Amino acid sequence: MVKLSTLVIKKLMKKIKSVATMQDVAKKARVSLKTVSRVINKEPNVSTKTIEKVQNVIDAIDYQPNSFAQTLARGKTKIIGLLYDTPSPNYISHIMEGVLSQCYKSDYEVIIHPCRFNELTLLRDVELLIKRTRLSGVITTPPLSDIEDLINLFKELNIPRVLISPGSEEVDEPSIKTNDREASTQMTNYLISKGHRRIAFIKGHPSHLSVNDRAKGFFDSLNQANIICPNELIESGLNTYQSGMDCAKRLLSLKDIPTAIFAANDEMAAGVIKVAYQNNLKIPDDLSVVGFDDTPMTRMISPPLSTIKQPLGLMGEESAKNLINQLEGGSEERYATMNSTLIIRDSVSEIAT
Amino acid sequence: MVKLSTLVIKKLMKKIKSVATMQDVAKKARVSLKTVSRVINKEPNVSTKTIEKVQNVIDAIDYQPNSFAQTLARGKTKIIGLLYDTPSPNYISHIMEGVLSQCYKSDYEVIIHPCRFNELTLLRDVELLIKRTRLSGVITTPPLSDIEDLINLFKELNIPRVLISPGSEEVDEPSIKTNDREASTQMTNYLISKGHRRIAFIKGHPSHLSVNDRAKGFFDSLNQANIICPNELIESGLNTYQSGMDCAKRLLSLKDIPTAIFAANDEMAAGVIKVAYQNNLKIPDDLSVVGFDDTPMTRMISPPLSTIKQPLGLMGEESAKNLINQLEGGSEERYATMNSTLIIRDSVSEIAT
DNA sequence: ATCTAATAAGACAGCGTTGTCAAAATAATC
DNA sequence: GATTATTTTGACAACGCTGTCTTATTAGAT
Repeated sequence: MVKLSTLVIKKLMKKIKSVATMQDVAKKARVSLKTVSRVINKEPNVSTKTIEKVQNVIDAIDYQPNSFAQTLARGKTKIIGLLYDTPSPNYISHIMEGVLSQCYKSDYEVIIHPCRFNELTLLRDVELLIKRTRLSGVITTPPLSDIEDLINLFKELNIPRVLISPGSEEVDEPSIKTNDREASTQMTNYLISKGHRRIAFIKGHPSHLSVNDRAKGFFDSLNQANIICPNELIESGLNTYQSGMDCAKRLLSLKDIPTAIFAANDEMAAGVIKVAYQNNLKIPDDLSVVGFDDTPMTRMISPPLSTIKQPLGLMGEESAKNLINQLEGGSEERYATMNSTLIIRDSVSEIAT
Repeated sequence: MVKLSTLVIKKLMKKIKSVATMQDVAKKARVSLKTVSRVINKEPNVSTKTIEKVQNVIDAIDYQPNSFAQTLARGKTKIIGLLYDTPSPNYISHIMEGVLSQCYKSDYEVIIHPCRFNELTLLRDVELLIKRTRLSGVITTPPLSDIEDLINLFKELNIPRVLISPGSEEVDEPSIKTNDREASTQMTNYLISKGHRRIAFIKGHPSHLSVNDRAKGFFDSLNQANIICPNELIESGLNTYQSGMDCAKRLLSLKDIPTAIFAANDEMAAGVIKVAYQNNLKIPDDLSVVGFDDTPMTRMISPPLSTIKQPLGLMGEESAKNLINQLEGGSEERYATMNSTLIIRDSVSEIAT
């Protein structure tokens, strides 16, 4: 007797507290559970009359399917992992926006996962992440997109993936690339068109393969124009402001300093400008400088920096689209290339040739 | 007969593909399901011998509990929502880092949710998010932390929450604050100590209440020092570079221009510097400028900008800690205040008084 | 050694969905 | 109008785990 009463109380409690369930919808609409499920999932073979009836009830009681029950029953998740490793806030936050907005539309959840470990623990860490959260797919950003062991892990776990800006040009993995190499060529062409012939280049971090494409584009342009670039004009930085300064110090202490410096990213370009000022060089009059990435800072330094802009938001969207497409068994579009564009500001001058 | 065989095949397929399940652990360890569950959840009343036995099997087959099944069975999620509305990438990504790392430790999942809608759809949007994903708690960043209707929604839905930097000083909600007001006072004191008396202030976006605390701190300092600040020296910007420029133009066209300008954020400060250069003023010699936020850009502009740094990562951690504490029914520590600190660089000069 | 109290382990029913298969209703065919 | 094909609906068993309650085991007290 006592038992019964507590049981009743419990059931009542639940009735009061809990959110609407499929059961509730089914009862109110006087159909079976399965029919409600069909309407929710837009499955075929339900009469329009029934659809309407059920939908009305759903709207009326503001029913939202319990995604955990769905996931459990379906045996697969609708979750995508976005993996990144200490990139700049600007980069990741714009990529993220794109991924989120796309996933939101397609009803996928996103788990953002910073990987900041040496490679050994990284692999185990990612494996655990995938197993624990049952990710159905992953998106990687540089430099993770270039870690072979990581890609192999994905293959082993048989998990769909999209790599953003992998370095190697012939990866056989679904990936989103940008035409950075071409854009670099264009930027270099632009410098040449302004009369520059002695142009220095500051490479990026050696482990960021995709950043190295930018150097290739630079050389493409010089080759086309039959300009020979002496080794002393090629520096190698670490993507940081400080390393940009270091490289600039070397370049600007050459006997014959360059008339223009192309840095593989904006931060290093900012470092160059800083050192140039320290050396009493006017920019762009005495030295032209261009960067890469179009970080917000480029508009705020003096002079505003000419640079190249990647369509980060779109890249995020595109990678999510690609991944979801894979997951839902859509047609195969493994690669996509997006256009980076030149942003011309005031850091380049025309010089007499 | 046919049925049986297909069934057998199915079971086999599953055996092959699927990840280890609690059932598997139980079988191998020769204990009941519930005992495994107890070990997983560190429930009491399990003999150390059994724990060891089970744990060994878990390790051996690399079993990971299915969080969806857990969630469904438990009736509550371990997911936290981080809501934000178009803040700067730096701000949100550092906050995010903190939240993620803390949640990772406590085995919570995080859903990052950008809210970029007018307020009407925002409310509905957040409500849907909460219902759909069954968030167990939310963290809000400015300016969301100040939207009363949003807070009320949380109350209605009875969902635990932590507000980061709410504007109003006497909110009766769990929140993480910074001593921005004091820090502003310190910064202003610093300017005064350098001999500045005619100091201008550029306020932030009017809907960012927390940014307005910075103005209060400014006035606190002036009051203490018995300095009267004429209205013409108080400008109101929109947190953007452009608006900083606009305000600076007005300030620098005054008959008697200020010797120092304190902008409520770095971007506006950068705008001030830009306009100062346009007006042929040297910084810091002819004009001192300070900002707020310590964005990376402050180190790259010329001269490096003195500013104030919020401990964003810690704030993220702290808010997650607070929220998880609420969720797990820990002791009540509703508020926390974190210290913002002065970062002195080269944008302020000493002047004769 | 015997009984009681505490502790450890297990049985079983959900949690809220979806997949599979079977049944009912409707439409199409002769 | 009877039969068959097709569409629409429903019953029921999973999915993998946890909560509740029961039973078995061990330790403690006499």
